[in-house]
Amino acid sequence: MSIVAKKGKVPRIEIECCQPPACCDMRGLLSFLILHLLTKKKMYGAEIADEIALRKAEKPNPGTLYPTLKQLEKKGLIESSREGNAKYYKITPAGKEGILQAREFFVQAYGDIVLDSM
Amino acid sequence: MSIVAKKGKVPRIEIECCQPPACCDMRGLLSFLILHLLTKKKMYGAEIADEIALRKAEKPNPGTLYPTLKQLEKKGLIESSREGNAKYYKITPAGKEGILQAREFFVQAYGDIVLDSM
DNA sequence: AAATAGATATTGTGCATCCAATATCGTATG
DNA sequence: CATACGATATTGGATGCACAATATCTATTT
Repeated sequence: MSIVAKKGKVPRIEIECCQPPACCDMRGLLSFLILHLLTKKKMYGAEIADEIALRKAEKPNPGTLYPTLKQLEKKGLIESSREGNAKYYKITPAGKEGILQAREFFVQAYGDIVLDSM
Repeated sequence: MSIVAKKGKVPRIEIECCQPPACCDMRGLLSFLILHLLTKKKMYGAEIADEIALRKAEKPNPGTLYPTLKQLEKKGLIESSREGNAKYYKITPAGKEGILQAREFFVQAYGDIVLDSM
């Protein structure tokens, strides 16, 4: 754990998180995770990338992230609005509906793995 | 919930499980899930497919499943042995080591989603 | 021996996700 | 105005996971 203080930014505590395993590929579920994050609060792209890095130890590549956001918006699950430099993304009612079903499916498929590890 | 009785087979209770959501793609983590299943008991291919169907409502296609099993074996994470018609897969010590790390990573990335939904 | 059934396995195609590298856009600073 | 910086965005290429369709292999049944 370390404290990172960039000039003109709020100092931030960085917590080491465990790295992706060597044994098996852990890709997938990016749009699911983004939708889940946006149920908490509206966020802009780079903020979403940081949040994902906290969980998966690595930021998604811009070439991965932005097309995914565009696609979610096209489906009407999120909507965006410019605020200065940043483009904020916010979950829509359809998105909330969707993530409820997706979470249920996710728990059915993987829930026991989480419970086993605690 | 329904009871399915095939001729010459033990009657089996089929529990309806929720379908894949429309909102976002839920692919991925197949080798992770297989490795997790094999920590419980040794299984043959078709058995693994059934177990996955219980969780994800759909059997993985043979063209998905068997190459994945072959790859896991090539990496030394599982090993196989013929028993009559069936080919049983069993997790190796390296596989057990790997799945421990993978589970930890998985919980870090997605654990809160499961806990939020309960 | 032939037919059937269950299990294993391959081929070819499509898509989401991942990367590295690069470009652009908006805002603040010198 | 020029520079720098943070954020947004695209391009091109690789890989894993998904499908449909088909083939093979083993054991059982007729």
